Amino acid sequence: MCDTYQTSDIMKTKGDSSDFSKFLARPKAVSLKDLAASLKLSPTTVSLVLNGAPTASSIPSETQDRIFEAARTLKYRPNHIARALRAQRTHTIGVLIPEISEGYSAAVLSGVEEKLLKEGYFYFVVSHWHREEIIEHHLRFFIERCVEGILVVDTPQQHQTFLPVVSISGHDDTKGVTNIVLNHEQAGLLAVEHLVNLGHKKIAVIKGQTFSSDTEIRWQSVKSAAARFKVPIAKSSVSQLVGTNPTPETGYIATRKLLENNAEFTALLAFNDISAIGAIRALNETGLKVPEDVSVIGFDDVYAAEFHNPSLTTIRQPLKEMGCLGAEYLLKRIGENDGDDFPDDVIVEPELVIRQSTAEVKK
Amino acid sequence: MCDTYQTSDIMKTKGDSSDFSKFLARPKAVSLKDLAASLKLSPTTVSLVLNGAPTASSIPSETQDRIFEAARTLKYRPNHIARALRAQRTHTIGVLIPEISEGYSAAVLSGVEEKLLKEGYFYFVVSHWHREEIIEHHLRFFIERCVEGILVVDTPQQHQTFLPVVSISGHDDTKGVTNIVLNHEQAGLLAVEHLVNLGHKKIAVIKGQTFSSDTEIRWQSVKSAAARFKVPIAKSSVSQLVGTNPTPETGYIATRKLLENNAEFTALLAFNDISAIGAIRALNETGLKVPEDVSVIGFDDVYAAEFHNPSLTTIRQPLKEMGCLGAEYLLKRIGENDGDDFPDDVIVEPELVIRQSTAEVKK
DNA sequence: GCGATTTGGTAAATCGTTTCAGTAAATCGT
DNA sequence: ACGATTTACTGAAACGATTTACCAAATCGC
Repeated sequence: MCDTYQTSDIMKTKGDSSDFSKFLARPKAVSLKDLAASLKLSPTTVSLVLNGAPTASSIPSETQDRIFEAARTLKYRPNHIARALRAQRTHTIGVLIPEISEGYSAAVLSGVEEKLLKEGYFYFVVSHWHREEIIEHHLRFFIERCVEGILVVDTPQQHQTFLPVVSISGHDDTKGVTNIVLNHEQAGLLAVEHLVNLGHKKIAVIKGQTFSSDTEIRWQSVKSAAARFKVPIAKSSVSQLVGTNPTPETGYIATRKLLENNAEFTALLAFNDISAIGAIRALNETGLKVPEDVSVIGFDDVYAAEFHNPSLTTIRQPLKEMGCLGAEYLLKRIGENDGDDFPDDVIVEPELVIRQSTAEVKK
Repeated sequence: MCDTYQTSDIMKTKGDSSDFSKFLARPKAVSLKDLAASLKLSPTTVSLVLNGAPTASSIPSETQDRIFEAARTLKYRPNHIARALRAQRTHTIGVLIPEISEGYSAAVLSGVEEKLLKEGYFYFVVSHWHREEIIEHHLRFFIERCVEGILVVDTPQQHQTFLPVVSISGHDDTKGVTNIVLNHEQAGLLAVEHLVNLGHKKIAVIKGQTFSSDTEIRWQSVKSAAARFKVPIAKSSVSQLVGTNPTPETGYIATRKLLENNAEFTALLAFNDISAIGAIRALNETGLKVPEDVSVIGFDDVYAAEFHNPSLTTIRQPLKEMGCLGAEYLLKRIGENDGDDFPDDVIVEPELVIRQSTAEVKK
């Protein structure tokens, strides 16, 4: 893909690029040693003062001021690499996600970013497209780069590492891993209850891809909620997303399968908003209107949900907050190196957001 | 936002957490020195062999095998931090984007990621929400972290650094910065021509936010294309996105303003797909159907465009490829430290994607 | 006035790698 | 058989910070 673009390069080389410019190339940053030399002090003193070390209390404030002043005018910035090597702390974490190109990951990431930057951490993101060997590869690179912890999003995590790991929407019981998870039982209940309240008795379901870590638990919760409300879900009314395509197309295909099998349903519970959008497309194409003929309910409440036409009724996951929480718990783990008294699970609550894609069943 | 989630923590502490566990905490990784010691060789030799240095040719293959074997069984992984410090190469770049939570950035990022990982680079992403002081702050951190280059996306870039910079959708003439840009003239032409071909003569336009770097050039190209096709755009038919909200809401608001001003138009050219979606919502709410009453054309061709209802006719930007290209040119610049014979502009071509949101004008 | 403490610093080790400059033994050319 | 190479390595100096251990001079307590 990267190699197939069509472009027209316009090679205007700079007019003013005299040979002089090469002398300016890559000016070296000023180091602690430089700074110390310019002050006629030792690097030790300067370091102590700049870092506000307790020892620095014996340095007269006059000298301290000189040091700060010089640091400012020379634009001294401590080299993070050197510092990390010495202190064995990189202030960096690794984030492993399925792919970047979707509302779900983006929302989680924005939460992660907010929290991490606030705490002075940076992060590497890599996506694995649900391929096991890529996950392994990336994890090795994370370790090589000395990340202090790993955050995995919607990713099976059976790899034991010595690093703190927090998993968002993961359901593996790997010990030592904190899971940030939705209260799925409640989510299933909210969804099914809403449809039942609207009079629906024949509910179809689109399950997630087999590789998605929420698939199984969400399906179970929907099944048990349906049983509880006495609207059992017919086997023929269950479809499943297939493939890694992050667009609504997978939902479109799954819904077409339902229709081709003549599944009878008045409501459709999709695995997520993206697939719900694809489902609506498929329904419309066969002449079924949403919500008049079929109610569709999504999951996640990504940005697209609110402004879709019709706007999606959905079970909201607080994705950004889950990202925040993930980052928060990871940093906690990193902070305390002794304890393993960390929660295995941190549970966040879903919320039913009623919009236009669901309506009362037709009599 | 990060502080306002409602959660219920379940603190199941591990049953098997004996005091023993603290002895396992954070096992140290095996270093080159460890590896060398276990082989009874010097670190020098081991390093030379593992890195395939030319000097290593004098080391007998038997020894080399021993080294590789030991490295494998001890799971030796070179410490990237130490290596970076010594070699003064971090194989890391910094990416500066407005925000992560949108189709545009995500698509660009996925291209960037693909290219960079392929070349053994990692990257830091940070978002600046169009705030100048945040940009400055992040740039300083990038320098501290010794990134080898900076990629800015849809971000004004007037800051001189000694680092290689490539700008995606940037239009500042900062010298030394390579811009990856769309052929906007062509884009404007494609959009207006399409509408004109459908018989539209009254075209409304939603301009981008003032801070978005494509806003001005896109508006100019549309205006000149409209002039060329003799369908001048009335001043009252021009609206503008306001605020940093990355959802369709800004487009919704901009369109409502048009409607409230009683602007007369049969076609609407939105700044991007996201705002086009908001525009459709606003039009529908006042009883105008898309495309029967008003044709709407978007820009970008983000994932959401194809599956929206109606699906969006749009001017496609090859976003992922732009990300790839940006990464590619940045790596080129990083690779050659002497040259400034790099292009100022790399131009990619837009493409008209006709879907359902545009139609022939009603007679 | 003399030992103890405080003041104002510095030298050197360290983090884990790479790499320049050797070096001692074996081999080669003639 | 003797200098020149080649073979098989190693020592030590970087990279740019932090940190421990020290030191000399000044001041304090009594």
